Parts: sequence; structure tokens; C-alpha cells
Amino acid sequence: MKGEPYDPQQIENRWRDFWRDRGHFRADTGRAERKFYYLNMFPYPSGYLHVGHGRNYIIGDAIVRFLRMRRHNVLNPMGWDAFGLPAENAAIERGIHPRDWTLQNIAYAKDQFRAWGIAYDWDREVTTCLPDYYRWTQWLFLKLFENDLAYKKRADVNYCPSCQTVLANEQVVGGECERCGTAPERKTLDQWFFRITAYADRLLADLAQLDWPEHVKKMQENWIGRSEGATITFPTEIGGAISVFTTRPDTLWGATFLVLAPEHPLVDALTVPERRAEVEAYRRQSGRATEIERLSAERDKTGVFTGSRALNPVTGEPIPVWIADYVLPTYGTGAIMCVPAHDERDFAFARKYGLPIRVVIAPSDGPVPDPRTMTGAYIEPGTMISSGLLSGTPAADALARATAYLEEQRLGERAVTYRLRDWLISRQRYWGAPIPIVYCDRCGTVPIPERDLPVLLPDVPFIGKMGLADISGYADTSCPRCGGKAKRDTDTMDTFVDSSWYFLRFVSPREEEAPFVSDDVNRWLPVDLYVGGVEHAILHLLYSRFITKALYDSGYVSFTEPFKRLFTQGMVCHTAYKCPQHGWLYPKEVNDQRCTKCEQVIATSYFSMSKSKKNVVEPADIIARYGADTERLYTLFMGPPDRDIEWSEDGIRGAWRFLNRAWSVVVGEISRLTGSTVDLDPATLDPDGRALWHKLHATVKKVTEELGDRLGLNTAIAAIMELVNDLSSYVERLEADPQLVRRVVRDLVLLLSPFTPFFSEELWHRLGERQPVLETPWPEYDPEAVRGDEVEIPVQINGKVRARVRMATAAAADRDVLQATALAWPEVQERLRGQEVQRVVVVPGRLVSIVVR
RNA sequence: GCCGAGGUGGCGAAACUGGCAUACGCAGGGGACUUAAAAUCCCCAGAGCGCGAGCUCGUGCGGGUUCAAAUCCCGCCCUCGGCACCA
Repeated sequence: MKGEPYDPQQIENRWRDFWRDRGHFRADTGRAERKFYYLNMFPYPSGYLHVGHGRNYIIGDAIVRFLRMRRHNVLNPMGWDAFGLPAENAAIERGIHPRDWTLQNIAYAKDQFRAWGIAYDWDREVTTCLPDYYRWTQWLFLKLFENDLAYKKRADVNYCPSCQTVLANEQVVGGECERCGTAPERKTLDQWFFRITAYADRLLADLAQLDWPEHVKKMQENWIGRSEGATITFPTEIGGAISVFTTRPDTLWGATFLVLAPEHPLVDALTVPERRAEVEAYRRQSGRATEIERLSAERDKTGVFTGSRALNPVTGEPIPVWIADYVLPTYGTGAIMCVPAHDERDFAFARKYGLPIRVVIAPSDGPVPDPRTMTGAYIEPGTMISSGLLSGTPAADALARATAYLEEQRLGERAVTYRLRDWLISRQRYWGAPIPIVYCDRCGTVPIPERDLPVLLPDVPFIGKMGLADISGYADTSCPRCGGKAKRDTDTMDTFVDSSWYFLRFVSPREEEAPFVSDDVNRWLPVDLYVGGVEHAILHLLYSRFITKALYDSGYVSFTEPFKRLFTQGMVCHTAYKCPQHGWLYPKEVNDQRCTKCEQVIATSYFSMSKSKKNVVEPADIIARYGADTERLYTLFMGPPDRDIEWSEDGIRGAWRFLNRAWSVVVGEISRLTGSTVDLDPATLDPDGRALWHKLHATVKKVTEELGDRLGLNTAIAAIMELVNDLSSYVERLEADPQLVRRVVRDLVLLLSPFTPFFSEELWHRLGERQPVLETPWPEYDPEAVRGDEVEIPVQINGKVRARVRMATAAAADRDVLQATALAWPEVQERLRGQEVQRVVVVPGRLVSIVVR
């Protein structure tokens, strides 16, 4: 059928601003009936967005359009995570101000959203680097400070020499700076921390109530790292005592030495004069190593003896006290008791330095290991031996008994320790929210009063790597308390602070008296569905949860978790080429598997799209060739949204072909349909018409369920493709019913609209509809029609399908009728001849299974 | 090492609660249209055996439960992600 060809450029230009002009995505936060707060993780504006970034927003846009048509009051805002180091580094490279670079990127990204047809409520846009936002980030700091959740401490920190700033523990990945890959150094600085550890238990416990992917919850659980055990006190020979944390108080009778972190406060006192030089040397040496180096498991354990002894509290035996840098000052008490017989690490250390080993758990079968000949720690279960009153206890019960005994004897107590550390938020860089604190000689550390916020970033020419400390005059101020001379804190806050509360601001983004309006926020939060990348599974999500709980405790919000449901979409991967000599290559630099510069054979692999690997696909190119609808459709169709997918040029052509097919079938029918407005009576349709009628309803049901709940957008699209295939075949027929065709075409256009909004709006308009798609209700399905007239029921004989029985749907739903029909079916009769039927299993509406002989 | 997710045609994948394995799409083969090509349309397509009706095998591997297993259970292998000297 010839007709006007599908021309996406023209169509998309026509509708691009339509949804915004009609205010389709302007939420009414003044009321909350049928409210739905949909949120995409907001982007960091770093140049342009590629098709991989697009996936996140396209998924969201499809869901949100669907919800709008289902008459939800949808809040769908967007903003910019606009502070941070990359902007600063990029600005340095280009010799411009990070603010200009950032605002420029924001403008560009907004154009990209517009080209994609992604319709946000732009009236609610927030930009974290603007004073009307960061003013409230500073407010948040003050609230945490008031509640003793922000504190300053002198600490050994990870300092990235390349970024010239400190990194949070979380920002050191695999021993390297998360941003630039440089190995951090250790530095001792006065830094601000947020006391997230105070919430460790609640952050862990409340995971249970979240509808989040299981693996993300597990990652948070690991990160928090709760360990139950006991702290035990070991008196020392010189007086005083050393407290250790252990998860194995039951093995206390086997503790033959103690090890302290080199930084432990008691090391000085414990070191005997003859050992002083050696201990000092060791402390200096380990002080140079970063925490990451110290923790590398491959590294041989080293340590030195302090010369002092402590007393094992249960055996009374004097045991040596060592220091070693595999013991971390920041975990537990910074000191451990060592039970070499039953712990691999302690065993290795004891063997290396010839320390005594004492076995306290005997295998239930086989001989007790001999400390002199053991080659590894015995870590299997068994029975306690040489353990005083615990001897003879099965190891499984020993833990509880040991803990009870220690508490009774006041030698120690039950304790819980976390892997989670407090959140270091000070950064020595310019492009962030200034910390609203001054230091006064007379009054000490003084918070800036709320009414004086924001503490503005000084507006100075940007001259490369610098912090606020480098800007003359910034630090000099007067004390808000006494009016005397004072110095400002010259650090800015970690950007994760900015993003740990932005979801609150979206509800009342222009509020000038407060960061958010509690009543409105309490009505609209938690976010109903939060969609973003797994890369934020720990940091951003954990910090946001912590801030929400802190605000809850001080009465600003009435909910304890910010994101009810989380969905993490997979990454988009693409072929990347690497030349052994020239590194990553653009596809155009590759010819016949060889580098065009040096003719060497290149290596081909798949990676998530990134500028550094030169394997990004630009939406502008795709949109110019195929249109945004094709990109959207392909992005959603190529795989389940939560899985990584591989971008392929062939795949996108498939999506393009489908839209062309759908276009021509709809456009081709329009002339036939004019005037066919009478409601159709499905009862009058012929069998082919009935079949299409059934397919339509089944498709509506499928697409509705996938979009509304399972988020299986790929299978929703597959179902629509099937409908188009069936519709094309049907309209080929001379006696096609125009009423039915009209109905199918209408619903088809609506079903497609969340995925291909331009395409649908255009066809909808051409079908003569006056009301825009988004103001039209989502198609309904009739369960009766979904069932269909006839079904084919497979009949199994001894587990193998041997026949298919066609019968009325209602008859197949009746167990007895189905069984009788199946047994009487000729092919079945044939098969059963001469066989004895032992059993017949009937699943109404589904299957019949016959067991013979 | 610990924790988690996954492994299905040539490829991306589907099968939702144990019930017809491979829907939908890509690539491929054959045909139609065309002077030709592109585009489009129609047909074929898990593997093996058989002239054929058909039969056998088949969801990483090996067992098991069941009338029936991609799906449940036991034991392995591989890939990816997180954590990892956290006491």
C-alpha cells in the first residue's frame, strides 16, 4: 500500500514543544490524590549526553507518560548535580570558569532532552551550584551541626595529589582516586565529618522495608558491615588496660598475643626503652603507607614487639603486645587479640615472628592439631578444649556461653562494630558549597546564622587549581557571635551532600523561606519510583537515606526512607577499538581491523560507552538519521531495562522498519476510516475479526501490566509488534471491518505513545482526534475478550505433546469437558489404542496429561 | 575467600505461579517486484535421523523430585558485579 512516507524530522519538529506548551507535565503538588513521584537520578552536566545516558531518561519518560494517561498526578522533575571536581578540571583545561562551563552544558543537555521528547516539569528545575539551592545545602550542614551529626576532627585522610583534595573512603576505589585514577596519599588534616555511623543500625534495619533490587540492598548491607562480638579488656603489666574487639570471644583462652594499630594511643606508654627506636621507625614507615596499601591482602604482614605484656583475662597468662599495620586504627578499638590456632591471619603472623600457638578447638573426629606441626589455622567447628569452664562445650554453643561468662565476670561486654566510617565531607576545592562555619579566637567554632545564608562562593576569575584558601580576603570575616575578627572555613562540601537532599527540593523548588515545605514534602515523599544507574548503589543512596533519617529525627520530615522503589537500569555497551600503539580509536580510525595510523591489528571489545574509550554513539546522529522515536523504541526494545545491553546499528534499523510498517498501515487505513465512528459490536465480527479483537485486548492487557508494574518494556514492545503484524494481515482482506480497524488503530497509537510520543501524537492528530494523546485515557481491556473464543490445548501422553485440541475457551475451562474432549480427540484415540490409561491430569484452560501403561 | 546476579538458536532475547521451550527482533537462506540495486513484500529457519507420516535429542554440566522442570532440590563448572587482613 502506497502512502505518504514516514518522515520523522518533520513530525518531531512539529510536536517537540507541544507537551511543554500544553503543560502536560506540570505537577500539582498542592494536592496528593493519585500522586506519583517519579524521579530519575539527575545528571552531572559534563558535556553532552550519549545514547547510553539517554536510556535512563527514555525509560522514565515512557513510564511517566503511561502514568499520566492512567490519570495519575505525576511529579516528574529534573535538575543538575552541578558542583564538583570534573567541572573544575574541565574548566581548567579550557581556561574558563566552572560556572560558565556547567551552565553551558546544562543548556546543551536541555536541548538533548527536548530532542528526545522527554517532557519534564521544567518549572521545577534545580541546579545545585546556584545560590538559591546551595544556600539550603548549607542549611542542612547547620542542622546536622546543631544535632551533633557534623563534627570536626583531625584525621588521617586520603588525599589525591592530582585532584588536590581529600577523598571520602567511598571515593577510593581499588586503591585509586575514583575520579582520576591517581593513588591517594595519606595526610593528616582537620576535616568535617557527618556522623553517618550513628545511623548504621537503622540504615541496615530499614533496608527490609524497601522495594529495591536485592543486590543493591546486599551491597549496602556489605558496606555497612555489621559485626557482632565483644569488647574484652586485657590488663597490662604497666597498669592500664587494652580493650579489643573480637567476633570470637569463645577463643579467648587461645589468645597468645595482642596487636595494636601503630597509631593506637597506648603505644607510647607500652613501648619499653630498648624497643623505642624500632617502634618509632615502624610507626614512621607505616605512616607513609596509605590505608589502601596497608589493607592489601597480598602484602606480607609486618610488625614489631613493644616489649610489654598484657594479661589474658581468663588464663592470667602474660602475653606479648605487638604493633602491626594490618590492624586498622579506625575499626573496632584499633587493637585485636590474636588466636593463631584458629585464625589464618594470626597464624601467619605468629609463625613469622615465632609467637606461641595454643589450640582451643578440637576437631570432632581426628586428632587435636599439634601447634608445632600445624601448617594453617584450624577454622572448622569442633569441641572446646583447654578453655577452663568452656572445655567440652560444642563450638556452636561456645560463643554465647563465653560472652555471658565475660559479662558476668566483668571482663568484657557484648559489642557491635561496623565497617561503615563517618562521612568525610571537606574538600579543598573551589567548585562546591562553602562550609558555613567561622573560627573565632574568642568563641571557637561558630556556625553562620541561618539568616545570613548563603555563604556565597566568591565570584573571582577562575585561575586553575585553587581552593577558597587561595582567594585573598575570602577567609577574613567577623564572628557572628562576638563581632570580633574571625576566619571562615575555607573548604567546600563533597558534592554528594548536594545530591543527598535534592529530591526534597523538587516538591517546592522556589520556596524562599525554607529548603522545602514540610507539609508538601510529607504528602509527596517518599519517591514512588527512583530510576538510575547501579553505580550509585552505595554512595548516593546511602547518603540520601542517612540525610532523610537525620531530618526525620529533627522533625522536618515524617518519613524515614526517601525512595520507596528503586530500579537500576543497565548500561549501554558498544564496540571499542584499541590499537597497541595509539590506544583507544574512534571507529573511523579503524579499517579492516587495523589502525589507520600504524596498520597494526587492533583489539575489539565491548565496554559501556565512555568518551575516554571513544565508543560513544551520539543521539544527534541517530536522531538525524532515524528520528528520536526510533532511538527511543530501540533503546527500550533491545533488552530488559535492568540489564546491560549492546548498542547495534542493525538493531536500530529493526526499530526503524517497525515504525515504518506501523506508519504505513495506519496512514493507509485513514481514508477508509473516515466516518467509521459508530461503536462496533464485537459479536458481529467474523472469525478473523474476532481473532484480531482478541489480540487487541490481550495486547492492551500485556502492555498495561508491563508498563505499570514489571517494567518489562522490551516485552511490551514485542507485544505491540505482534499486534501490528496481525493488523497488517487483517487489513489485506477485502472484507476487513472498518469499525474494528479504527478501534485497533486508535488503541495501537495510544499503546505506542509512551514509547514513541512524536509518532503517536502525529498519527493521533491525523486520525482526526482533537484531544492530545496525553489527555486521552489509556485503553482499557475486556477480560472476556482477552480470553478469546477458542483455545488450543496441548495433550501430553507420557510427558510428550502428541496432539493439540482446539475448543471453545469456556469448554476448555471446564475440567470434565476438557478431559472428555481430549480423550475423544481422534489423534489421541489413535495413540491410546491398546494402551491402558493409568491417570489423566487436567489443568483447565491449559493442558491435559495422560499417563498410560 | 565471602556475598549477589546470570548462563536458553548464528546474535539481542521471550516463556510472569512447575504446564506447548525459542514469542518479538537482528543477522542468514529462498522467492516476488525492478533493466539493476536499494527499499518493500512473501516464504524457510534449534540439532540429528527419515523419501515421508514422523521419530529422537535439546535451556552451562552431573544427579534427583514430578504425570510434567529453563523454572523446584542436591553437587559442580563458567561469566559478570560488590566486598575483601574489618578482627
